[in-house]
Amino acid sequence: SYLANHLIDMYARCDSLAEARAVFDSLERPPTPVWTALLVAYGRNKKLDEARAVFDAIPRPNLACWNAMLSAYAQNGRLRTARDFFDSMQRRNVISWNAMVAAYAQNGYLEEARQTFDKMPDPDLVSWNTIVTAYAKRGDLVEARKLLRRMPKQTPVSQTVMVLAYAQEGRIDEARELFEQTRHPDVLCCNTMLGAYAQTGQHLVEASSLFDRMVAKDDVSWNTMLKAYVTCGEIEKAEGVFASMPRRDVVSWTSMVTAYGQAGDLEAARRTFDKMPSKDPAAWTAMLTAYGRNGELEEARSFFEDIPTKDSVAWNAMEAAYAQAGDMVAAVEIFKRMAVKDQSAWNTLVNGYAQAGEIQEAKRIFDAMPQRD
RNA sequence: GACUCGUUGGUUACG
Repeated sequence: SYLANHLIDMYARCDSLAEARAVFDSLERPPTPVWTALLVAYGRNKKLDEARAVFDAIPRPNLACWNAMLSAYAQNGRLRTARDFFDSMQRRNVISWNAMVAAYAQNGYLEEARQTFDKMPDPDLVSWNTIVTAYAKRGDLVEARKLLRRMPKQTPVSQTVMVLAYAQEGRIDEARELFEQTRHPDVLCCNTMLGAYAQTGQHLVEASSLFDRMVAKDDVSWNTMLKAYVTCGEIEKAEGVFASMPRRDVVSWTSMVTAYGQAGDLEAARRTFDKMPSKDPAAWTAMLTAYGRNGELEEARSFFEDIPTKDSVAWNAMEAAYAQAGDMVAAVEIFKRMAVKDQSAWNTLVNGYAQAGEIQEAKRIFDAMPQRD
């Protein structure tokens, strides 16, 4: 029970839901926190129905269970259900409110997030962090700063979020300034600054110097440094980091596949892909794109068909591979087969026709788009 | 001990 929580949590992070379930099933009368941990595990792994089934099976669900279910809905894009669920709650605490604010923000409803924040009873620092994050992620730095000034006190989260916000706007100097004003930046904040340096290639020296100065490094730090070299096409440096990392996870491996693909070394990319201990849709898609960008459309297609679970990004990548090769017939065929046609899928078509010189067709698609931007 | 906020990899566009 006590360590069952940790086990379930660990397994959930490793996508080992079956093992999490096994731990759970080994308990004859699981305490409520263990039920909640399992619910969260399902929710984080996109198993919403299972999460709900767990919730319904909890003998005496407390507020934490309700909050967990609320977040599970929100994190799986079920905003409406989340809101109805929130409204149906007999009791709410600050965590429920924070979860609802985050639910709106993460699903793109900034105004509703703000309204909820403004009317919640007793916002705590997490509430403030949540609303600042919402504005920062949208790129509204002015409002983010305004809210930041009204916060009772700064937190590691708010500091990190602001560094990230400036970085995402390409304002690296200001990001650095904020970062340097931070008294004792934690690993996440350092990683964020590292990522800011990594995103362009203009700041490789600063990236590696920060990386070397970091006293605490986690997997994300290493992966971010790796990515910095990959972005700059510094294959040898990337290989050096990859070889010396304490731990290589699926993110590290995928970065290397991308690196080789960008360098035009399909053999190395494929060798790396084949050696990956575990593969997720992102890894498959990276390899698929490597084939496509190097003109191997047939290989890309048969590889695509082999992907065990194709998410929407994988579909988009196959479509884009054809579109970029000028084969709009094949691109459209993929597009038509898509279960979900997101913005990227539409953009790829419009852009593909435009690049092929078929302007009128591009415009026709553009006008048919559900939401234009 | 469980529930809410921040960092890294794959697709398009944006930059």
